[in-house]
Amino acid sequence: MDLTTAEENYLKAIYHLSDGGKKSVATNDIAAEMKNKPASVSDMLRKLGEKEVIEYRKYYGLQMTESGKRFALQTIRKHRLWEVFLVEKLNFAWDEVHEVAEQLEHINSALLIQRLDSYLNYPKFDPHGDPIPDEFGDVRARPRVHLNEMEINQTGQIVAVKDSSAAFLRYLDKVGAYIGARIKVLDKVEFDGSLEILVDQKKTLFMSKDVAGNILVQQS
Amino acid sequence: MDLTTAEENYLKAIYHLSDGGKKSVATNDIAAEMKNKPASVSDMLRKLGEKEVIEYRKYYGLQMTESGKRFALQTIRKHRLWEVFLVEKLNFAWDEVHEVAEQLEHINSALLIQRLDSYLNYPKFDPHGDPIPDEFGDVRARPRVHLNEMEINQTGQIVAVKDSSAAFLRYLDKVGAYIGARIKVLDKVEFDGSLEILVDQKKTLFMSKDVAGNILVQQS
DNA sequence: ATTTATTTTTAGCTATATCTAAAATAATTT
DNA sequence: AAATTATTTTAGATATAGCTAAAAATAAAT
Ligand SMILES: [Mn+2]
Ligand SMILES: [Mn+2]
Ligand SMILES: [Mn+2]
Ligand SMILES: [Mn+2]
Repeated sequence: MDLTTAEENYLKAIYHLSDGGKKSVATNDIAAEMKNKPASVSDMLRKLGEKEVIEYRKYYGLQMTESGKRFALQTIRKHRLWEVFLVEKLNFAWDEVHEVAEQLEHINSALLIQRLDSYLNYPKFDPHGDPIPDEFGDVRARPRVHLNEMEINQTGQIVAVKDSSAAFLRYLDKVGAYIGARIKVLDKVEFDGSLEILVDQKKTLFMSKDVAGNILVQQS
Repeated sequence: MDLTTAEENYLKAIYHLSDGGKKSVATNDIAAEMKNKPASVSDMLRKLGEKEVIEYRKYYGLQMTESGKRFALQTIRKHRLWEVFLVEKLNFAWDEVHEVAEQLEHINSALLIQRLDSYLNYPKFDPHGDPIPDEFGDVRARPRVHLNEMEINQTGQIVAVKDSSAAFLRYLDKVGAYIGARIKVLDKVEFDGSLEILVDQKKTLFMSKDVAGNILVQQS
C-alpha cells in the first residue's frame, strides 16, 4: 500500500502530537499543526482510517496502528537523513534545512535511502539532535531534561531543541548555543525562572524560562 | 509564477519533443511521451497557454515561449544534476537513476540546487552524456562526430543519422542500433575501416566504414 | 437538567489532474 | 469535391485535497 504526500504529512504530524502513537490526538490540534482547517482534518482521518494506518472512531479520537507508526517512522527517518545530508554535505545551516527536508522526505525510493544512509555513515541523530529511526523503525532515544528544569550547578550537553523554527535556531546561533555544547547552570532567578548558563566553560549567557524550555539537555 | 509537478513534466516533454522549442509538437506525441491520453494533453495545453509558457492555438499546435524554455531548462538542469549526484556520490548505476531523478527534479529550492552544483564540482554533463544547462539555462552542446572517426575505447551516444532512408533505418533496427543508444568502439580494422561496437554495454556488432559514416555520435 | 459553548463532522464547492466517449476539426484518399 | 480517416478537443466522470457554512455530537456552565 502506498501513501500520498498529504497522507504522509498527516501521519507524521499525528505521530508527533500523539507522542509516538501513545496518546489520542484532537482534530483541532492536527489542524493547527498542519495549518489547515478542522473540516479538512476530519475528512483525512476518515481516509487514513480506511487505509488502516489509524483506528478512527468519529467524535472519539484516534489511535495509530502499528502499520501507521511504521509509515510515520519511515517518513521521519527520511526527513532526518536528508537534514544530515544538507548540513554535512551541502553546508546548510541547521536553521535552513527544514523546508527542503519537508519536500525530500516524500521521495520514494528504498535504494536511495539505503545509499544515503550509508553515504552519511549511518548517523544516529539529525542536526537538531533528534534520533534517526533505523530501517525497521527502531529509535535509540537518549534520556533528556528540559534546560529550565535543571538545578543550579548541574551540567550536561545540549542534545536537541523542541522548537526548530528558523527564528529560534538563529537566536541560539547568535548567543553561541548549539547541539553538542557543554553547559552548566550557574544561576536560576526565582522571580521569572530565567537562567544564567555557562557554555563550553567560557561563555556566559542569560536566557528566559521560555527559551530554556525549548532546549533539551542530556545530563552528565 | 510557480508551476505544478505535472506542468513541469509536460514542459520538459514538450521541450525535448520540440528539439529545444524549435519545432511544433503533436498532441498525440506528447500523450505517448507522457504515457497518458490525448484528451488529458489538450486540457493541459490550454492551461500551459494560460500561464504563457507556451503559445497555443488549438488544432494548430504550439510554440514554447522564452519563459517556457527557461522553466524547461531549469527542470532539466535539476534532473541531470541529481543524476550526477546519484551516480557519483551514491554509487547508482547509470540505468538506475532516471526514476529517482524524475522525482528529485521537482524539489523546489534555489539554494539546494546551487549547493548541489557546487558540491558536484559544476559538472557539465550527466551520466548519460547529456549536457547540464547552467543556472541561466545556457547549454554547452557537445560536438558530434561521425562514428567512423572515433578511436578505439571512445564512448558516446548515437544522436542522429545522416542517411534516413528506410533501408538504412531498417538495417539499424535489425542490428540493434538506434537514436539514443550508448556505444563504445571496441575495435577498428585497419584494412577496411570497419568497426566493432558495443551497444548499451551488452550487445556487440560489426559495421562497415560506410555505415559508421552515416551515424552521428555525441561523445562522452 | 437545561442551556450554552466547544469540538467535530457533514454537505457542498473549488482546483488539479487524470480518464472515456462523443463531437469537432484537419488531413488524406478517392 | 466529397467521403473517409486521423487528430484534436470538449463534455462529463472520478479521485485527491483543500475550503466555508451548517449540522451534529460532546463538554462545560448555570
Ligand atoms: Mn513533508
Ligand atoms: Mn530535524
Ligand atoms: Mn518528473
Ligand atoms: Mn540523463
